[in-house]
This record gives sequence, C-alpha cells and structure tokens, in this order.
Amino acid sequence: MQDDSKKKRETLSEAAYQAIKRDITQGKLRPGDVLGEERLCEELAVSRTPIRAALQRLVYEGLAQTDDNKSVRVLQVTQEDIVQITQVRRELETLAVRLLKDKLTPEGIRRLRHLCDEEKRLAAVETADYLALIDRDYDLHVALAELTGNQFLLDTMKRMKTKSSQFLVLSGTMKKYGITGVGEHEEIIGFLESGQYDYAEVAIRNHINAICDRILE
Amino acid sequence: MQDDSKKKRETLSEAAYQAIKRDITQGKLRPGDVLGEERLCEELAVSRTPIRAALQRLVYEGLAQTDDNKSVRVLQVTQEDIVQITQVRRELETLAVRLLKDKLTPEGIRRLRHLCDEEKRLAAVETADYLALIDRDYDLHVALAELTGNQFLLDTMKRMKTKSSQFLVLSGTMKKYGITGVGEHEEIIGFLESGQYDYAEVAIRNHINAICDRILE
DNA sequence: CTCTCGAAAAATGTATACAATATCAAAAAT
DNA sequence: ATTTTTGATATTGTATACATTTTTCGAGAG
Repeated sequence: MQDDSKKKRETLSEAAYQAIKRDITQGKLRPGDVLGEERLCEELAVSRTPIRAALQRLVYEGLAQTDDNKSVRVLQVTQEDIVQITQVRRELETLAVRLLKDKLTPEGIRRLRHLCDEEKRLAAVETADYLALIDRDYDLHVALAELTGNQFLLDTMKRMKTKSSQFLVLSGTMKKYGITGVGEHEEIIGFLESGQYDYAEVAIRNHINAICDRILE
Repeated sequence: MQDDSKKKRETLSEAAYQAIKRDITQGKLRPGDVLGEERLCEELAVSRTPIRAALQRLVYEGLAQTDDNKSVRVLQVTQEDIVQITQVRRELETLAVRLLKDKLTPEGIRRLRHLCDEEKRLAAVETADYLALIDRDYDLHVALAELTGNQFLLDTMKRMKTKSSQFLVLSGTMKKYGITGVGEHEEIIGFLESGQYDYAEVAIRNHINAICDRILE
C-alpha cells in the first residue's frame, strides 16, 4: 500500500533501513541477534534518530521484533511461518496470473522474459551466486504482482517474498533447488507468452506447492 | 506479521498512533488533510519524536502518504483501491474459511457467534451507531483470520479491513447497507456452527462479491 | 498583467541531551 | 550453594536544538 513510486531524496533513515534489511535478508544478521541502537549508530555512522526509524520499519515489516520494551531483535523465521505465508501465496500468486489475463502487455511480457533469462543466466554458472539468485526470484514474483496493476497485491507480495528471501538464505534451500525453481519460472513465463493463462495458473500453483514441499524437507 | 500479542507498556508513540489512526478511520481527518508534526504536537501534547514515529507507521500501514519529502497527508481512498483490496479479500477470506475446517474449536465458534450477535444488536437499533458497526465488522473478519492460526493471514486481514473501514465511513456505504451485511455474516457463522464449511465458503465469497457491488454503486 | 527569481518563513531530517526503564553482577541473606 | 536484593550500567523513550529542505510570497523583469 505504501508507494515506492514517489521518489524521495535518499535520506539517512532510508539508507539505514536498506543496509540493515540487506544484512538480515542476506543472513549476516541472524535470527535472535540484537539490533542495538548505539552499535548500529557506530556501524553506519549516523545518530540514533534514523536508526530508530529504520528499526521501526523493520519491525512493522516483520523482519524484526520487540517484545515488551526491550531491545529489537532479528525475528525468527520458522518453517511454520513459511508454511503459513505459502498458504497465502498459493492464493495470491494464482490470483495474480488470473488478473494478468486482462492486463499483460507485450511490454510486460518482455519484462518478465528478461527477468527470467537473467535468472537462468545466474543459475547456469558453475558456482552460482545464490544471494543474487534469491534477489532475481524476488524480482520476478514482485514483477508478476506489479503487472496486475493491483497495488495492494503488490505490497503484499513484497512482504511475502521479503520474508521468504530471509528463509531461503538461512535454510540453504535455494542452494539445493535453485535450478529446479528457475525451470518452473521458465514454464510459467512460457505459458504467459503464449497466452495460455489457464496453464500458467496451474503451473504457478504447482510451483508454489513445490516450494512448500522443498521447505518442509 | 508484527505481533500485537506481546504487551508493551503504553508508550507516547503508541498512543499518538492510536489517536491519529482513529481520527482517520472515523473520518475526522479526511483524505488530503496534512498531518503537520507541530500541529499534532500541540493537539496531543507530546514532542515531535513520538508523533514522527506514529506518522511513519501510518504511512507504512497505507493510511497516510508522503510524496517526495514534503508533508505527510491522509491518503486518498479511491473506489479503485477498494476494488483492488476486494480482489485480494475474495481469495483470502475464502482461504480463511477453508483453513478453519481443521482449526475451529467450540471456543472459537462461541467467539464468532458472540461478535455476530453484538453486531446484530447494534444494527437493530433505530438510529444505529455506524462507526461502532464498522468496528464490529472489523472485529468479526479479523477474528475469522485469527482463528485460522495463520499469523500472516491475520496481519494481512487487518491491513485490508483497516483500509476498508476508512472507506466505509467516508462513503456512507455502511449506513445504506449495514443491515444487509449483518445478515450475510449471520449466514456465514451459521454454516460454520453446523460444520458446513463448503457452504460457508460459498457464503463468504458471495458476501465479498456483494460488498464489492455495493461499493461500485 | 504574468512570470521568474530569490529571500524569508515554515516544515521536515538529523543530532544530541535528558528521563525512564531494563539488564546485569556483586553482595547479602537464607 | 542458592536465592534475593540492590545499585551500577546499559539501553530505550522522549524532548529539544540544530541543519537542511520545502514552501511561500513579494519584488522586479519582461
């Protein structure tokens, strides 16, 4: 619902938020780690004000947590969390495909194809960069939501994928199944290109189900 | 995703957030109104620090907006916004009912029945209190999500219903169709009580569709 | 009269000082 | 030895001062 489209001059709060979020989703900061304000101040060389703003946002976004009034910690990501998010994702990703039926332009298809190819390229490399692969996975699913034109769906997709990314890094699932997932994306995009939306919907439902199975191992 | 269950001593930021949010969802603050920090400081008799925290949260929650780096304003709620949210709601409310099939306890059913009766009582009064009715509507749908045990679904439901509440107040839709909606709730809860989950799912889908129709008038 | 430019005013972003609370460790009591 | 108390320390919540940006609005050019 919040609108990233309006460009705001890069503020220290924003930079701090991006930096800390990146450290969390890339696994440098691990679940349970305390996000002490003073420590982050030194590390990022800013005062507490922007740090606090960043932490608030992370808490609201579900990447950090603050019980009682004590310190903020990186939130645990449990399998259960991901299963619950996946239950929601199954509904919303298929919804996205249905909505695309009336919304997808040649321009949009090109964009999806480009993201997919990019992902293939990354996965093809011998010693793949899994963090980069997770980012492309994020981009692809978010793009799918964005192309529906439904702002709320887009916002929700971002929340789901952000949390999922954190899990993918920590669990090593991407390392194990990265290539498989890329193939599934390929299939979905293919159906969208050829206008076979019903097949695309089935394919994306299978994709989400497959993701869930891989996680549960 | 954020967890309201952890009790934190009521902080000034929290109080300010609740106060401003209430004014927005109850229509005292109208879309486009500027949320000037100094003005809110005077009004709520606190410094800018807690006010800023509250505003940040409102922006993140989708009730306010900040383009560029200028002032924060109450976000416009367009019909289009509500239609988009409703597209998502249709999927997630039916998902909630499906999930309840394995989760709903007698205790949970009692809670839903209680909320529903409360709502009926409110709607039965000649000069109904529509703001209260909108609150009960919020409570009922949120309870439905909460009883699934899916934290992400609950969080998303809160976001959807918060935005919807704002719209219901501003549009006067509840005033026109409040009674109708209560009847539909009654039907859904009835099916859940008798364990007819398939019918409940159809009923809630119809309910969401009906809401969308009423909005589009 | 309209438009542009720029300085004054207002508002937001940031830093820091102070207050309240939580944390932790050492001493006292059992 | 274990638990409790208590005070020192660290950390967060709040207020405020300062820096930077945005807005306003009038003077002057065209």
